[in-house]
Amino acid sequence: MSDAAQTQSDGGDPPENAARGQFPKGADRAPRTARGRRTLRALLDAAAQEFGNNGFHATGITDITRRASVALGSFYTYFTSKEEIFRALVTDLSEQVRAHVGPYVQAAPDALAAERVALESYLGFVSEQQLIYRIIDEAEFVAPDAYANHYRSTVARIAARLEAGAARGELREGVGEVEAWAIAGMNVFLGLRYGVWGDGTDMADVLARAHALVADGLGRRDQPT
Amino acid sequence: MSDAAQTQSDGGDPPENAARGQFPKGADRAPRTARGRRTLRALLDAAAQEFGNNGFHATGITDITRRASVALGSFYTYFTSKEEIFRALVTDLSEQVRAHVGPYVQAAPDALAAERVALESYLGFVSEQQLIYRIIDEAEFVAPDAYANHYRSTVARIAARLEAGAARGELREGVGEVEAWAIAGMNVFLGLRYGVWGDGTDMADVLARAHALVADGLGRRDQPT
Amino acid sequence: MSDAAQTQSDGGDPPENAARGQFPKGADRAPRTARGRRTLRALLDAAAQEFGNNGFHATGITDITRRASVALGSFYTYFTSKEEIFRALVTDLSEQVRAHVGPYVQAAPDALAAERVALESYLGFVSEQQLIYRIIDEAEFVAPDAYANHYRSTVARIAARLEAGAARGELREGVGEVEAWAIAGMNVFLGLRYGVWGDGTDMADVLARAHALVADGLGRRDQPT
Amino acid sequence: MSDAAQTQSDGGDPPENAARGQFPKGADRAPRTARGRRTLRALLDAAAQEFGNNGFHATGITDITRRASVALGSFYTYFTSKEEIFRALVTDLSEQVRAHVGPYVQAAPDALAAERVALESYLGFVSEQQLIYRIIDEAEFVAPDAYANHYRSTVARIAARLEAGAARGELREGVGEVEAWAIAGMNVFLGLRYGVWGDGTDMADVLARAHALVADGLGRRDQPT
DNA sequence: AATGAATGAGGGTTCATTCAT
DNA sequence: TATGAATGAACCCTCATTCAT
Repeated sequence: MSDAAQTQSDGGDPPENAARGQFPKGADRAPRTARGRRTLRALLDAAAQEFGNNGFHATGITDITRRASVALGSFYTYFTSKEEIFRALVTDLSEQVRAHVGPYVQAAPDALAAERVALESYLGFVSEQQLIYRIIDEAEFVAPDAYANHYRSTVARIAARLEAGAARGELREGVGEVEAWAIAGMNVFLGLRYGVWGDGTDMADVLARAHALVADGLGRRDQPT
Repeated sequence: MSDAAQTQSDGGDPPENAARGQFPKGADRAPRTARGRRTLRALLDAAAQEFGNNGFHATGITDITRRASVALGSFYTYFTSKEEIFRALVTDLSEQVRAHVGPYVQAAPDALAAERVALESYLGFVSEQQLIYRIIDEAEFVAPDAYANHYRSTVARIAARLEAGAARGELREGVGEVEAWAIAGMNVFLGLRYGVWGDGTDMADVLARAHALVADGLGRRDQPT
Repeated sequence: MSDAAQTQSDGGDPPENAARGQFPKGADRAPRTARGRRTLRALLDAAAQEFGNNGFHATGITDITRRASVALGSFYTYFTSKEEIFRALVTDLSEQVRAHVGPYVQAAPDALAAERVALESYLGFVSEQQLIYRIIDEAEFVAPDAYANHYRSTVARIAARLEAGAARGELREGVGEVEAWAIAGMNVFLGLRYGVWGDGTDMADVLARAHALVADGLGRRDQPT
Repeated sequence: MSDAAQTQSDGGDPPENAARGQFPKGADRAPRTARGRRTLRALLDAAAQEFGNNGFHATGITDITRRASVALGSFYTYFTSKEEIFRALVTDLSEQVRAHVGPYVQAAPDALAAERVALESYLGFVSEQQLIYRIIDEAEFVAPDAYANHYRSTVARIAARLEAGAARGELREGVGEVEAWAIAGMNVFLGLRYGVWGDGTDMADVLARAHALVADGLGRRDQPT
């Protein structure tokens, strides 16, 4: 997350969005008609709103179907359980984050710049999509595996960037997974505090300070620890 | 939490533990007899186990009372609802973390050492008390205010340390709240990844790498950004 | 009720009985399918039996659904609470009484005959439908507003009859609401004593005596007070 | 009730009020110390307030003991159950009504005057003691036998008066129990409507009209039916 | 595919009553 | 007698899921 978003399938979406086509585990559930696809999409969007605003447990299937203007029974045409749609949503949102941040990172001139824009675009995304932050976070308790997948893949991307940067001599040698988890944590907490909880704090200042920490640490520049 | 870093004070809690005396919001609910205090303690301990292992929603009041060897009705002698005991628990655990951190941090020779020892003790704490990590984290969805309180006060303590360190010339000038949130996030994520999720990773290595990041950043030491 | 006097209209309620269509306050709860209508009816009938026999508090939702051969959850498809179905029942029964009274009273040749026939049919009604008497009476404590509505409208009808009778010169001038409440009270108490509590007392005698009181008072006829 | 109040044990109250000494069925429960008597009285008074204001089911034992400033456990020193104190209360209140109305009736010059003052004093009593009305009425559902006793004895007193009045030639011959029930019902309903529910209606007018009905009926005086 | 009534296990909470102190 | 903690059966209501149409 922190790293926020990149990679993944966004390149060549098969008909009707591949990301969305994945969930219904029993592949057979993929809607075959245009109407079906519209219903599926309506359900996912409604679920995002409801889960995001009220949380998994406070959200009932009927809340979702009502918002989607779909009959209750139709829900089970697309998902086998409440947990399944939640999981599908997490996967979907995880991908959205990646798709949002990816381009910025790839356009960065060097490794440090990449981390800076990753944080910058993540903060922007979270500020706009607070519901998404909440949904992914709640996954820790509702769909632990989806939660772990999200962070593991996110961190993997950060680690790959760090390693590549080190290889190019842009970063100190040896950086890798541990540093990636640390950075992810920083970004996520800053996103929660300044993006979700907000308050007037100047985002540019947050970004500058956070990046200074990542780039140079806390020590005095003139006398590195 | 980041601040975090420490151990669990539960070892030798004196029977009257001040922290524990706080919960029952309706002051009048404070047990007046020794027997009542024992029951209250039993309920809190049982709740920590159940909530930690199974989560708030999967835990029933009966699970708590059964583990505490107390009658179902007795639960309501001390708490007015499942949410209330959860909230009491979060407050209690948050205090446990804080009460344990102090000594380590205060004994540190300088600001950077303080952050190092804070992370170190936190990682140890989380590894031992995985249930506590989960309970506090779930508070984001069950008792958002208690969750916010926990992190806000934790970060406030970190920020104070950083500012004091900067004042003493041990850290670069200007560090404060933003850096504190970043560090808290880093610590929490490392705690989740290496403390809770575990896997054989050498904790000393994690600590060393994380601390290097905090101290010096990612940049090459010979050519600070 | 006093007005009361009548029989029970339940004999040949047309399937769609207007009175029954009113209850589910949340208009949207009105059943949309025939099956739904059957279930709603079954619940109301079962509730009348249970509330009538055991009273509001001793009756559980499960008692109602069991008697109606309906699943517990289905109850909440039609009513939001035990109190709501009770209220619906009172409204329904109140209407049954009213709907039955009309014919007898309207067919009466004059005002005094109307009051006689009203009492007569009410006593018969109560004797047959003791459960209804009890349900309406218990409403004083369960749904005070429904109780007040019932008696206020019942008395209003009696008062209208008395005033019309006085206007036609059949009754002494000035009679109105106060007399109507008095008559309602008489009828209800006689219904309780001789209709509900019963005992072999000759109903014709009760009717004759009560009517004599209403018509001429207690004084000696040859020397009116 | 209507007749409202008369006769009964009020004559020679043994120490500490006989009426109150009756309830604890297991005679052994009669308090032996002054302190015990004070507690018993406090419980009864508190119960009257609570039952009257909130009804039997909505009132908890703790509501009563709290208001009486007595420990929960002490309740069971005086009463074996919630129902028992309710029953004791009804008996007590029934006697209070009788004691209030009795003197007025006995001072009346003749039979019709007696009924007039009975209604008058009853209306006054009910207006002042609305809680009592409610408690006695709820007895129909909580303690049916106590309810029946109250009305049966009340009506018996009315009937006795009527028969005596007829014997003295003050009332038409043959009046008795049926007329007594009718009068009781009338009085109770007028008490509910104008005493409990109130509204500005002039009580003197209510009394005059009701009495005219009892004395002469509805018919025109110049042409008795 | 869609619809919405039906299902029933599950769970939080209440409260009259008991009992140890 | 008084106290108040302890007990646990009872009950209302929710809601995910199934099914007949």
